[in-house]
Parts: sequence; C-alpha cells; structure tokens
Amino acid sequence: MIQDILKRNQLSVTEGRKKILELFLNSQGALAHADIEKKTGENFDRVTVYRTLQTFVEKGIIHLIPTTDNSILYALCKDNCEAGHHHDNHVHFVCNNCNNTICLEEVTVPQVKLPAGFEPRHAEMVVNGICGDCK
Amino acid sequence: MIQDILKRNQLSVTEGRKKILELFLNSQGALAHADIEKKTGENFDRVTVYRTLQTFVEKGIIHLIPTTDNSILYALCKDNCEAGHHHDNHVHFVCNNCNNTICLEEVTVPQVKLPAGFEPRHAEMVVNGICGDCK
DNA sequence: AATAAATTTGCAATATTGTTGCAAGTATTT
DNA sequence: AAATACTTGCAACAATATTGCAAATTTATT
Repeated sequence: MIQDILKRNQLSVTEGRKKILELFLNSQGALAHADIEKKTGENFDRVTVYRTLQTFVEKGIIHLIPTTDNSILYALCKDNCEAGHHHDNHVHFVCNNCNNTICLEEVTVPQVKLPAGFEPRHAEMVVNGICGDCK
Repeated sequence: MIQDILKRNQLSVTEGRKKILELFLNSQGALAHADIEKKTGENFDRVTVYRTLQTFVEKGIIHLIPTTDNSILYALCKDNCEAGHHHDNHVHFVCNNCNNTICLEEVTVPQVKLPAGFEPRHAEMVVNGICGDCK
C-alpha cells in the first residue's frame, strides 16, 4: 500500500519515505515539519525530512496548508491529485482547542466575485473554531 | 494622524512605531517582516521590528494573513477593528506576478457549511491570480 | 519645567529553522 | 551480481526568531 503510492509516483522506496508517508496515513489531520521530526524520532536527519516533504509536494502526494504562524502544514492529498496539478480545493479546519488541522474533503472552497481587473487562479480557505472531538 | 492611532490604542508614541505604522499607511497591500526591515533601513533593530509588529497585532492595528511559504504577512486593519476583536473578514488577493498582497475590503469571506460537529469561529480566504495592474 | 515612573529600545547571546555541496550509502536496473 | 541512478547524512552555513538586561526614551507627576 505505502510502497504502491511511492511507486505510482516514480519514487524509489526508501525507509525514510515509507516512514513519513505512514505518518500521514495514520494521522487524521495535517502535520508540520516539526511534528514529523518529533515522530520519526532519531531515525532520520533533518535534511532528509525537508527533502522528503518537498518531494512529496512536487509529486502531489501531500499539499500545503497556509498558516499565520510561520510554519507550513502538510496534509495528504486524496487519490485524485496528480503531480503538478492538485485537486485540493477543499476547506481546512483548525481547531482552537486541540490545535489539529483537518482537511474537510467534502467542503469545497466557494467562488467569490472579485473587483474588476482581478483574475483569480486558485483560492484557499481556512476556518478555525472548535472541532467535533473537542466539544 | 499616525500619533492618534497609537494613542487611541494606548501605545506610547515612539520613532519606531511611527515609522512602521507609516509604512503600512503608505502601502497598498500587505507587508512581511522582511519588507519592513528593508524599508526601515538601518533605523531600527530587528528585535524592535518583531516586537512592534507583535504589539500592533495584539492591539488590532494590523492583522495576519496566512501563507504557504513560511512567512507571515501583515496588513492594516480598517477602522472598525478593536483590540482583541478583529473585523477583518475580507478576502486577500496575492498576485502571482508582482507578488503583492492586497486586502479586498469589499469582498467578504463567504460562509461555508461545515460537517456536523464543527463549530466555526473565524474564516480566512486567500485568492491568488493576476491583479489589475499586472494584466 | 523638572523629576520620577513606566515603557521601549538596542545589544549580545542563544535558539530555532532552512539550505547547500559532497561523499558514502541504498535502491533500482540490466 | 554489477553498474547505474538516486537518496541520505554530515558538516558547514545562512537566515530567522527569542530572551534578559542595561541604557535610552516616553509619559505621568509634581
């Protein structure tokens, strides 16, 4: 399963990539670089984590989630993402209590009408509040 | 004018704060920490910039804009923001050409229907594409 | 207007985060 | 099983962010 995802994306199957991909598959929400470093423990070099995440983003295995706190969040893309062409147009939810970030795959980012002259390409939406588990 | 804003927010009026606030008033869009450091030249210490921005955010003079590139953008809040309670619910536009970020004060972030259990508090929306000046 | 009190600044030190080149190691191909 | 291609870790470095504290500036008080 994990191997398949890597192979499908023309990536060689290495311990590091398997481990990090597994982390994403086993976690509900999004992960930051720091999370991944913590959870992989002493197993990998920091540099490897950076490079692996970068590779995964390029291949469309994971996508970026914008934040206001000087970090980048990464979350797994669903099956219909292809390299270079993400279909991650869903809303992200950040819980103010547990601090988890969750992809709301079912909720599509709505279109907005922009003032004259602006030509939109892509839109991101992040909602925060309290998630179901924390109520 | 600049002094008024500071006083209204119970901040002492210092050179640094005046200068940085002026920068925001004179710029259309959003500014990153690095922009501010560049534009204030040699006048202030990096630490002062950090602390000033933090203070402005706390007082509601400026607000944060989420990004996916590990930086934080700051933009001026319009008059109806109060400390601790922002009314900055407008869409932000990032131009892929000139890289400017603009507050679309007229465009309100639309409400979305969340899955059961999720309780929204605040929503951010960032649209990117090409701005009027770049077309 | 001068002084006292409160706040802010800059410096220095430190911590954290991100990047690059290159040799050694591992995975894939033949 | 060997050759090739790719990935990793190390080391060095660069950039970014944080903290304590003394000096300087601003505000409040008399």
